[in-house]
Amino acid sequence: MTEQRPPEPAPHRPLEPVEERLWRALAEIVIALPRALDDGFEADAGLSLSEYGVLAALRSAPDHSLRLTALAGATALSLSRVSRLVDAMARRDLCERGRCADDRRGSVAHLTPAGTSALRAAYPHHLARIREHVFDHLDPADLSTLAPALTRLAAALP
Amino acid sequence: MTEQRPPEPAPHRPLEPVEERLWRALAEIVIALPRALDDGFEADAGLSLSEYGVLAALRSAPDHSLRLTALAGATALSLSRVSRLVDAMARRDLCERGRCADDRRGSVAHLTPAGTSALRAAYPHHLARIREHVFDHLDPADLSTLAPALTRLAAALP
DNA sequence: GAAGATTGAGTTATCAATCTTA
DNA sequence: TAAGATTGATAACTCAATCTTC
Repeated sequence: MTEQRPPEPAPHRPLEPVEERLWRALAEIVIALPRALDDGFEADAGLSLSEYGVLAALRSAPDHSLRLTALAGATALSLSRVSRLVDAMARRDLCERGRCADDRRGSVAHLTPAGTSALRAAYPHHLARIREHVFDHLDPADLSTLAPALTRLAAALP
Repeated sequence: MTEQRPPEPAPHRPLEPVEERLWRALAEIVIALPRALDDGFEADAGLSLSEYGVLAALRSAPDHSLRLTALAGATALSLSRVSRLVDAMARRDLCERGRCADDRRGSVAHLTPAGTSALRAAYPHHLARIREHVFDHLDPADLSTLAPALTRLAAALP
C-alpha cells in the first residue's frame, strides 16, 4: 500500500496565499468596478454602460446591425436583458428593430444616426472613466501579462 | 512654432491595442463572472454569493460581529443592500442583528451557529467554482504579476 | 424537437429621503 | 452638521414559461 497519490484532488485544494489575494481583488473588482464606471457616466453621457455597450457592438458590426442573440454574445448580457434594452433604446431612437430577412424567427437591431451621435458624444467620457478607474492604476509593463491572462479568463466564461 | 507638445492630454488618449484587449476582457469578466460563479452555487450551497460574502466577512471579524458600514466595506456591497440582506439572513437565522454598545446609532450583525454551519457547508462548492472559472484558466507563473496588479486596481475603487 | 425571441413574475440593487444619535 | 442606518420607490436583472419558426 505504498501507492502514490497526487498531492490532492484539484477541486478541493484550498487557495494558495497568492491565489487568495488575487481572488479577493477580483471579487472586489467585479462588484465595485461597474458601479465606479457607471457613477456619473450616465449623467455625463446620457447613456448607461449597457446601452453604450450595445451601441458600440452595433457600430462595429457589418451594416451596423446584429441579431439579438449575437448582440447578447457581443455585450455579454443575457438575451432577455438585451431584448428589453433594445426595446427601450428603440423608443429613444438610439436604434431600431427589424425582422431578419432570411430567418423569420430572428430580430435585428440596427444603429440609427441618433445612436451614432450618442455613441460619439459618450466616447470621451467613457474613455476618461476607463483611464481613471483602470489604466491609471496599472503598470504599463504589466499589460502584456495581464491582457492575455484576462482574455483567457474571459474566453472561458459561458 | 517648434514648441514641443506632450504626446496627448492623458484623459483623452485613446486606448492602445493592448489596453483595448485588456479592457474588453475585463468588461466581459465583470459582467459574466458573477453570473458564472453564482450559477448553480445557490442550488448547491443554499446561499447566494452575496450571502456567502457576508458570512465570510463576519467569520473573520473579531467576535464574529461587524457594524453594517464595516460589513458593507468588507463585502464591497452598498450599505442599503447590506441592511436588507442582513434582515433577510437574520430571518433565516444565518446571523442576528444587535445594537452597538458604545454608539447607539450603530447596528451590528453577528454570526450565528447556523450561519457558521452554512458557511462551512458552502465552502467546498465556493472553492470549486473559483477554481473552475478562474484558476483553471490562469497560468500559475502569471499569478505573481496578476495578484498585485489587481490588488492595486481594487484598492483604487471607491 | 431545437433555436430565436419575447414576456410575466419575482429578485436584486440603487437612489433619495428620512430618522436617530453623535 | 455630519454619520449610521433604514425604508419607499424605482430601475436593473434573471428565470421560467411561452410563442413562433426552423
